[in-house]
Amino acid sequence: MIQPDAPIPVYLQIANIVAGRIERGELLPNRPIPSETQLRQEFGVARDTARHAVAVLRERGLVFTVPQRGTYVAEKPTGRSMRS
Amino acid sequence: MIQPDAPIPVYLQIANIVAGRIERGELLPNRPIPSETQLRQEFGVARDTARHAVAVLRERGLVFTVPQRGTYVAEKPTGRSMRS
DNA sequence: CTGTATTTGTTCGTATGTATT
DNA sequence: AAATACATACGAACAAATACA
Repeated sequence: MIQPDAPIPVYLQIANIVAGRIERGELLPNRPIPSETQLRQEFGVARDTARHAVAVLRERGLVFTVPQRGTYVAEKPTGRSMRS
Repeated sequence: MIQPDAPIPVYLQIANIVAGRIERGELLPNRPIPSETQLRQEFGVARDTARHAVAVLRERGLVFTVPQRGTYVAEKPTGRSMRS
């Protein structure tokens, strides 16, 4: 699933995979996404890389993190004002 | 006793020290090894490092952990069937 | 029965060092 | 030099189960 030697960095690959799960509704709003440890185990990467992936999702506004609690799926940006 | 800047990681140094105590019979089967807190105090390390050391001992089959109870010295692998 | 302390389990935050590309 | 990735190590917070006074 993950291509270590890839043209696109591992942390981005993971971020995209998780983003896909969110978009498909496999991960629901205000529900936790896999912890850093779980991401490490699932994708066989270092914590650093898992964290980086989560950071990307946060920057995209897809998730929010509660320190010492976990990272959760953000509420969907309500469809308002798509055009100007 | 512990060499922080060492060629061999602190968690391994601690694991080896405790392993030595087990092998020398200073820690007996089905008796608890020092708790994470005690390891932290004795070696002046973070809980993370103490836990990592215990995890190594567990992987080596030297100890087993009972959640919310402690970690105990494993029974010696009975000497039977050493040869074929 | 009721707290309090102990112990392991789990989470995220942060920093450093190393190696590779 | 910069980005990526891994390993190590410390910190902080909370949960849950157990043990005990």
